[in-house]
Amino acid sequence: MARRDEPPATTASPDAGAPHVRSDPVYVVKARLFRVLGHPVRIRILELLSEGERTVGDLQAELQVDSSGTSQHLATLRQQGVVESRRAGTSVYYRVRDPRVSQLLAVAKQILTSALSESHALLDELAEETPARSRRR
Amino acid sequence: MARRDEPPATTASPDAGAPHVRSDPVYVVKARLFRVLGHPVRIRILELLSEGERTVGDLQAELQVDSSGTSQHLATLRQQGVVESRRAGTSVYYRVRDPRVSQLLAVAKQILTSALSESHALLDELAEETPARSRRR
DNA sequence: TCTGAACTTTAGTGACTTCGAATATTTGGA
DNA sequence: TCCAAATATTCGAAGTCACTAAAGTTCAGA
Repeated sequence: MARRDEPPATTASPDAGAPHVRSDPVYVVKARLFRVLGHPVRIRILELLSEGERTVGDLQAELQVDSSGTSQHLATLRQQGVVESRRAGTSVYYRVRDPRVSQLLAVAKQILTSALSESHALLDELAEETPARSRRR
Repeated sequence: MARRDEPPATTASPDAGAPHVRSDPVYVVKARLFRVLGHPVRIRILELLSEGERTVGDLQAELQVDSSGTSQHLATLRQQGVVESRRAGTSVYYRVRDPRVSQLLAVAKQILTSALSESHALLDELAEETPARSRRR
């Protein structure tokens, strides 16, 4: 392949808190955002953070994921600018940067919910039509 | 790794038009949806389809992607139940299954837009504070 | 200053994706 | 029936991603 060809291109701070956006076509940036959301653990992290700030340790405990894994997923979210952190003593608090991220999760849920109920309805319909026997009369 | 460990588990039709959902935790299904959206070409396909039905050939031409690639991405979207198709002669028309998908794209755009303007504002601020010389007196 | 706690980063290794090319399939018409 | 057009599917190479394990950092308190 030759995916994600990033020419020596534009400048970018190592990670100044600003999202990793630089000058790529919009659809590439959008895809990057979605891709970052495309992992179960990161979805759960965002759901938890939607309720409020949490430390890495808190997340770690709730997710049942070890320190390393938690940090790595947080780093991925951070690099894309989805979450941001603040240090307090030895612990680090994370929070969602843009509340609309929760909206994204909510819409996804709606989509999946209705898809699910549709296939459910389909199943019921099939059961109605092909009951093999035991059909009311 | 050991990603996506799917035990011989639940039944699933080869691809009965119903989204690939089976019995997985919600966050896994959600992640799957986002992951499918996590590719530039698929984002563009969805943007085009948001405007209305299109044949594979139409998409192919607008995306500048060859037949094979277009089909593969469409297949990915189809498997997840994001789009559905209808055949008319030798060509196949695709359409978005749930209009809320467009909403997903719109929210993503908003998030990215404001993130971008934030970092823009930050840059301006820096330019204000560190003009080296030429600062208005 | 030394320690421990809380995190982060790095490195190695499979698993999964994507791509391009080649090979099917399906359908309408000659 | 045979062909051509429009799509799909398959396959192998090249990449990317995520997981585990093993170091690093940073900070507070003894």
